[in-house]
Amino acid sequence: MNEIAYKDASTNNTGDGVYEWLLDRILTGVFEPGSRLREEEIAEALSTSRTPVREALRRLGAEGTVERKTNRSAVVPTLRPTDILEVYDIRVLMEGLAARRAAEKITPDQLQSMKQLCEEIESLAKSKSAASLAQISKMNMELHRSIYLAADSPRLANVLAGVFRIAIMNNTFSHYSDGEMTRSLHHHRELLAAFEAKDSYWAESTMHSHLRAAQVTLHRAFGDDQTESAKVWEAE
Amino acid sequence: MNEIAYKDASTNNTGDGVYEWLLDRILTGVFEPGSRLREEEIAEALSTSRTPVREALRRLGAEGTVERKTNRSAVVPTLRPTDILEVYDIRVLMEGLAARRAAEKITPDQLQSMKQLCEEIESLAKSKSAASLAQISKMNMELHRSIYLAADSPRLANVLAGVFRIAIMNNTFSHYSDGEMTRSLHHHRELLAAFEAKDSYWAESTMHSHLRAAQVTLHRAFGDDQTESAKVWEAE
DNA sequence: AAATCTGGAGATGTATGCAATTATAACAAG
DNA sequence: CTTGTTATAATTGCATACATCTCCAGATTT
Repeated sequence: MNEIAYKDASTNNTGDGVYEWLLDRILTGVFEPGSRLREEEIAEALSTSRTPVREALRRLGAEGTVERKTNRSAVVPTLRPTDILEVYDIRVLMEGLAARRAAEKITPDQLQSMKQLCEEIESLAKSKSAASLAQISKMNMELHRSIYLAADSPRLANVLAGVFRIAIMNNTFSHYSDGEMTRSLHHHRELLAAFEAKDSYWAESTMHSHLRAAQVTLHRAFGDDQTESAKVWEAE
Repeated sequence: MNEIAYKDASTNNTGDGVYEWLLDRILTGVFEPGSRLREEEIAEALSTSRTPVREALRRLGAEGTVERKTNRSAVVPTLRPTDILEVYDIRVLMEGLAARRAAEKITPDQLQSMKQLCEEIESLAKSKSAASLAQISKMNMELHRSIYLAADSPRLANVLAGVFRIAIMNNTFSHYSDGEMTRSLHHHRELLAAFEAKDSYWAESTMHSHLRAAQVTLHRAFGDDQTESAKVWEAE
């Protein structure tokens, strides 16, 4: 009763719908790292043919969201700790650039809606339930997304879209300590201050700090801590 | 007698071959900006079916190398001067990161072959024919490519591959003044020195200088100069 | 004469059948 | 018991036919 809801995307084509469907399943962990994505199986699940499924898989492959070798099934990639470092090295620079540009181009409306997002995140952070953590993650992604929309650079958005699509990134906040969480929230506020001052260098520096801190947290969670990283290594 | 040479790629599939074929034609300007890429026409030219052509076009679309709107032909995008600035803003940071990582990871063999490339470029630069300019561009791309291979970061390579695929980038050197050319060559040498010293910060800074200079040159050539930029604007 | 509607042609989107390749499992040899 | 080999099943790659959408031209109406 749920499967045939792959058309809710704003796009018209079946192929794009399948793409969104697969992407969502990969990012939310329904398809775990190491899973084989067989074309016919997916086609059947969505009651469509293999053609649009193939399209979607190739798109995901081109982005690096799935691994594809010729004549073999696509698989959800298994991330090693160094992969996380690597992705964050890129993300730091690209979102830093986005913040720099956003500081120059942001409109009052955009700034206002960012403020609102910040407030909602902060109020959610006070109640520390697991549900609110998931909600915080979602709104945090929304905030970052609005920043690189404000940067108004389609190519930058494209690069970030590729880098963002790392399964682990969703549950980031569940690994934050209290201190790290409050620092993260302060970074958000500082970013908005930099935007308001239209100070591109300030904005870029703050974003660098913000994401470097996140990188350290994630590396601690998935790199050094063996109990957690086991899941990441397993299916190699 | 030339068309059916689309299988020379190191890959096995027709689809990948079509991808390489299209990419080469776009980068070398055979398909000019604004060109419509009709599936059936391409399929016929390569005496294959539309299926692998569609694959290739979707891959190129996902990278941003071509523009695709639903139910319409893919087109080679027309670059505006701001697009060039935008691409170079990204390239500066990403290749800077590549240089940083390369400084940490480079092997003596890699450094040696880079030195050889540098020498060949320098000797070519002494004779200023148009043919040697093309050759210099090619070897320069080879040098940059070897740097981000040395960086040993598949995701970074993937991002750069997407950003590199800008038609204009091929003829960069034809817009260089003598002074800019010699500065560029000095940058190459300085990069190698930084690599040899394994100084990641030095390498990153030098790469930043190198590409910022290139950005200014290109912006002068395609941004301010109206006679040149006309071509770029035209087909909008 | 201008605007709108309609029909047809051109091009992409989807489905399906067949070919080619790879994985798997059974079996034989060491 | 392990390793190598072969046959068969499973799965992707490719081709073609059909469906659907978009755009443009020309007719019709105001």
